[in-house]
Amino acid sequence: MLTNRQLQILQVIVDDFIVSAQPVGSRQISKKQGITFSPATIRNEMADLEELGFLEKTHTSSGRVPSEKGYRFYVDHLLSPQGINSKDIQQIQSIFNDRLVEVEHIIRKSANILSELTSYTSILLGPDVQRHRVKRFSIVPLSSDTAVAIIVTNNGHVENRMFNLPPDFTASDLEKMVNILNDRLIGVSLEDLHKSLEAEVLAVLQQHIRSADDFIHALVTATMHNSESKIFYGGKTNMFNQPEFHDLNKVRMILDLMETTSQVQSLFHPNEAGIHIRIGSENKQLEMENCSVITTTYSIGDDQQGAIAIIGPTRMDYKRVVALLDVMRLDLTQAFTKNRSE
Amino acid sequence: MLTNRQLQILQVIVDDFIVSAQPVGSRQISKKQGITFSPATIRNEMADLEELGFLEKTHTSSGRVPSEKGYRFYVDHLLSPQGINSKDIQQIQSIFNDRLVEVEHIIRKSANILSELTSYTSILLGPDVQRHRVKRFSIVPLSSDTAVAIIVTNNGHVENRMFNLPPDFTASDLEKMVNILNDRLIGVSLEDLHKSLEAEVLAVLQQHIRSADDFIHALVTATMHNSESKIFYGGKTNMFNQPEFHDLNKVRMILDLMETTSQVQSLFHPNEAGIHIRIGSENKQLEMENCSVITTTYSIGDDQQGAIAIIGPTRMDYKRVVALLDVMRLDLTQAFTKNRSE
DNA sequence: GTTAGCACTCGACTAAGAGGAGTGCTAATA
DNA sequence: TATTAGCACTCCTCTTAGTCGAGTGCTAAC
Repeated sequence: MLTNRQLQILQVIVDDFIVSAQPVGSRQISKKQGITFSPATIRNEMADLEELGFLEKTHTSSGRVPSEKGYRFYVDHLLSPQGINSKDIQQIQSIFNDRLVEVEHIIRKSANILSELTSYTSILLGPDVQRHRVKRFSIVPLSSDTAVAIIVTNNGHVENRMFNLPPDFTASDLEKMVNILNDRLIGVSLEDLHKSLEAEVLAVLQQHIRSADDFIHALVTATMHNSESKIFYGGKTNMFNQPEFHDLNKVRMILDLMETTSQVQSLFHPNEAGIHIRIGSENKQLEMENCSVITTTYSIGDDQQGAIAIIGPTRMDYKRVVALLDVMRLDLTQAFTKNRSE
Repeated sequence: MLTNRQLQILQVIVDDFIVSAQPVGSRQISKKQGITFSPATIRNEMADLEELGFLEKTHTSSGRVPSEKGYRFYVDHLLSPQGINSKDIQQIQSIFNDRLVEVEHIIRKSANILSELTSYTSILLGPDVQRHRVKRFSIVPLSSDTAVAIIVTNNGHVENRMFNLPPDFTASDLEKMVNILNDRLIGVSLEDLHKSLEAEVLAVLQQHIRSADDFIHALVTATMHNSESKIFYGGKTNMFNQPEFHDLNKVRMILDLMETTSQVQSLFHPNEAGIHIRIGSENKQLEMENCSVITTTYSIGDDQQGAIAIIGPTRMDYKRVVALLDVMRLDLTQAFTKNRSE
């Protein structure tokens, strides 16, 4: 158990290091407001805190730097909730000024503003398309052997995919087919779509249409992929500002990671509510060793979720980012639920 | 006019500098195959070439480096067409192995392979959607006051956009409307779409449907934007490999530039056939001072074009990139015209 | 016209030394 | 007993000086 004084010193060190990016020394700490004890005392306490694993030295005679464990403790116990600036709030509100109808635009703008306000990199996941429900199914033939299948979902999202038509497929076949698909599939969520296709629709189609097998097969493969939620980035190069990323290799690894959808997805917690913080190696990715990721989710309508992540150095301004994400999450949720009930 | 010997020396210097990234000295040149004269002679020639503006020194006693004018001369007069490796050809062919139907997938894969083969950054512009023609127009209502307009083009591209419905809009209005739109707009190119909407369709709609004005207005704004051709990137971080980009700021500027659609568009020559090379400051952008951009176009079907750009340092392997782009351009063109006539 | 020779330049690297911020330990103090 | 002043020590950072080597320009010889 840490003493009050130790808590106070740890807090000062983390707070100071977050803004200065320099190891913090005992003399420096002693000059801070609220510190009533001498550098020597502080040195003793720091030695203890280091032994306990909360602090580290960069070399024998350097000041102290928070360890991952130190950040973790700071985040868990020393993070007083902070109000945010009215100017910041105004800027966030500006996202919703434009009466944008489309979810995509709002999210894109949010990503940019978040990265501006934090000066870190933001990643926003759009609604989980998998959970949208089919509103309308249509097929538009392009030539004798290709067609586009189009699915419109209840939220106005449109999926489309080209596929090959079986050779002896007539226009009336197509019409029958579309009718059957619309009869059976409306209301089915995209994630259940190919299950439903195979389970319910296949049999019916086989009765009515020649070469339904081929067709369904083409359709199933077409609907199976390509339904990840879209990813929006803000301030991709913001990390160049941080002194810890003056190393080209680190930056490169992180930028490469952000190009890989699966890696980006794994930054997010699977749909848990609230704000989550992962510090340094708590991220499974090697590339993120020196990064912290703060994530949260927002709601779109009743049953859908999007997610937000902020990526910065472990020396991140946790207090501010948490506060901003909290506002952002609520505002987005509000905007999207209002939007739908209108 | 340059003497033969000067040409030969210039060529050797550029060729050498392209692979070594180090200033080239007279002794080094004298050891090259085909060089029969002494370092002293070479020094004299180099002094002349420098005076003529083809070479530069990094400091008083350094070897020589090609100037922009030097590269330009090299590209215009010394660039012997080069065949490419069968392994490279194989890799390019692999793009078309998968029987991919969708243009987008082929282009995405092409971007990746080009960046791999060149170790520079590639940018591919998809077909100019503006020139697609309307194949089918449909409107799917989502709620009492919102709907999605969907346009399928002759090439299987799907544009969609949400918009607000006027308050007193009935289902039969909608049906009439869709019929009229399909009657009048099929075959119209997307770039002419809002013109046609206003010129031909508006009057007809006003006769048949209440509040057509509002509706058309919503539709026009919906179709006007969002029809830029898609941009695909390959090897965004490849430039980190180049020694000239060990400067964080340069890299950052270029990466930022690549996030800005308008800036990226302006890298391309407006639809001129052939392969174009812009060296250093020949690019209008300040950010591209140290870069060269090689662009070309490929055809999709009969009347549509996509474009390819490779971005690298001015010290780019022009010979190789030009050869690769030439193959790529032809292969893509072939794949896309075959695809359509099938 | 070409080339060997030579003095000179300048970047890259290494070594040495000064300065400064910070530590740990010891002993004195409240 | 907890705190603090004092002090020797460590190690980073910055500067200076010196060496090395690749390269140049110029001059004179071939």
